[in-house]
Amino acid sequence: MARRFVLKREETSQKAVELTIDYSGDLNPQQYAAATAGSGAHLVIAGAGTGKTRTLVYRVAYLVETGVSPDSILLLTFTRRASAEMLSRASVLLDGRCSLVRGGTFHSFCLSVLRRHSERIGYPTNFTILDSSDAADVVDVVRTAAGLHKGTKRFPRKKTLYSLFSTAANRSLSIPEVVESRYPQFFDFIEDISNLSDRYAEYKRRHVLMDYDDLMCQTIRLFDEHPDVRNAVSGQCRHVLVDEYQDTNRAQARLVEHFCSVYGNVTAVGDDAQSVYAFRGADSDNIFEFPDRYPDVRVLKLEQNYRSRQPILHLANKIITQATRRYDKVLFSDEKEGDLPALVAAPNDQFESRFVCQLIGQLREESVPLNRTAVLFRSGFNSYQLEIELNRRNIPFVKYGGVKLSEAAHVKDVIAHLKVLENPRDAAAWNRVLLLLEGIGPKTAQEIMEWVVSRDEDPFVLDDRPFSPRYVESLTALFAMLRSLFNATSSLENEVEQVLAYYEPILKSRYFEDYPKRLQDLEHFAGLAVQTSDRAEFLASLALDPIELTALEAEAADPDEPPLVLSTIHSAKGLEFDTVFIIQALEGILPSSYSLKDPDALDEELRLLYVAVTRAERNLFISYPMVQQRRFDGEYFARPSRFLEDIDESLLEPWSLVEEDAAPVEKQLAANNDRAQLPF
DNA sequence: TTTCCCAAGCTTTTT
DNA sequence: GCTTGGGAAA
Repeated sequence: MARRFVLKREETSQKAVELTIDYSGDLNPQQYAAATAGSGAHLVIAGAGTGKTRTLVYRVAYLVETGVSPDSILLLTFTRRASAEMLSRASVLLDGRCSLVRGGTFHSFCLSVLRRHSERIGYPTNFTILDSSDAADVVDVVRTAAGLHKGTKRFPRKKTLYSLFSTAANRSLSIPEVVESRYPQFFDFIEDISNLSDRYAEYKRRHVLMDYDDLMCQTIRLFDEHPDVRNAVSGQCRHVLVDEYQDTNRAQARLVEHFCSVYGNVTAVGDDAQSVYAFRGADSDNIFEFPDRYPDVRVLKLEQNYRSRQPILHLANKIITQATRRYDKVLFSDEKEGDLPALVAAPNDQFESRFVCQLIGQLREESVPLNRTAVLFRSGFNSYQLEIELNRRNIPFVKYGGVKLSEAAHVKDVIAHLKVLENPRDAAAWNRVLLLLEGIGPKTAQEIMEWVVSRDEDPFVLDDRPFSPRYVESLTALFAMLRSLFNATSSLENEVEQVLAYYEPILKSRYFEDYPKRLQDLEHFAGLAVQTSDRAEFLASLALDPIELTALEAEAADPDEPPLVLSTIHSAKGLEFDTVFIIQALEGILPSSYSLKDPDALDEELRLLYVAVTRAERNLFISYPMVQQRRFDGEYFARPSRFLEDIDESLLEPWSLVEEDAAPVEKQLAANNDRAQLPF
């Protein structure tokens, strides 16, 4: 076989170009080195708050300024929010040119690749995307069809099955491997589960559907099977920049290799101490194996923290020493001064909420804008009590990691109609649409759908098949509506309006108790449609970038005062705030009770606390209720998180809460005199 | 076959 | 508290 010798591209000299940004003045030497590094592979190890984002932003600007065409730069981030923020910062630095840089999540970039090339792997390009609950529903349909749902022993539920499949996809493992390692209780079902996985894949293919994992796995398959496509895509990726590399999984690492296969210019940025997505298949070994994958890699480090004051860093450093794995990273700061972080023991969660609200009020008076303050917590429901209190005091807030608009049942119903128009073979959407009709159950829905999918001609024509009179009238109305939209070339806005007009009576009869509230959501939804013109794009962004319900409410409330941020710690990754509250720092919550048995999972919970702590610039308050309400068996005494138990008071100052006036003298005395006290 | 009702089981983090 | 699954009536 003939041998190919690859000639490296010579970096053209940029000496002649006049740079408009003072890189060495704006950045410290380590940041400067990373931002202005030349071609090849680079791994930037950056501790929390060391200006990782800033460095990436400057790197983008630098590349553009030195002549790299902006649309040949690919910036992969963890959320769309992060990528939008970085690109807007880069655009501020360097006029508008950076807005042409291609940025987004792995999922969204893969989507754009597949929309152009999916026919090569047998997928029409109008495929629709299943979110995780859609996917679980599809699994359920397949499972029922296969007759696996009944048997002597309990077969796994649809959500469990889907997450099992997802684990396999994200970790590049086979179904039996996943069952053996993570779901040993289903060992007896290995055959059936593998079988089901195949059927699920086949069903998706037949009905032109992709779930989240398919977006990545099918792209990999496309590249593996069609090197010409890979080269074409990779040939447009002159530089690939990857943020939060510690949270990538096997499939994503593979994708990065593909993307930079032509030019070999890749910059990965990450911090192994901040890896918090192992539950989703993230493999922090990716960082350590990076030098093996890219032998000529240059490893750069960012160590100086610019974000937090020294007392906060002392605490963060102390927390991370409790990990079973060693992280040899000590953050330091120039900002020596600052208050000690506080550990606030509240009698119960109402006191905790009052405490948080009162301090937020004080900060607001000290003219710290509300959106520079964040309340962080482990899980979405941890903030319910606080949300009540905030509403009572009219403090506007957005909650990230809460209920998404597109997850509400009634919104999903409307979306399903649009999906049917976009992809008439989308069985999941048809199923949803048909089940809304009186007199149609799973069986009939299945029949009608099979019939629609089997025909190649105009999918929205009802012929003279003998439909049962029980539902023929509503079915005719549905098809008439779909057909008129399918044939007309109306705007998306108009389309959504028509679907809503059709759906409103259904909404009324299904949810008559709280139908006005739901109608309001649908109006929000219609408002979103105005901003997009392309239906496929609109549907994709609903799936890949779901809108938080509270975001719309806060926006509506007062456009002048940006709202307070409530967020799960996961969703706060990469963000920073003047003041951070970490609430519900309880054993069983942070660390989560699910993690207690597994040392690796426990370590991840610890890193989660580390991430939360290092979001703070100036003030940090960690609080927990001493008594917790449980659903049925009443109250019980709660223990603070084990991660905080052994921390010295010189690093984390204990506070207790005292009622103003009303507090009896004994209570005052009972509180430890040495402890700081905050009167209400 | 659909729909309604009741009991049982689970309950995190995200694209 | 909410979803899911099973059973029985219409």
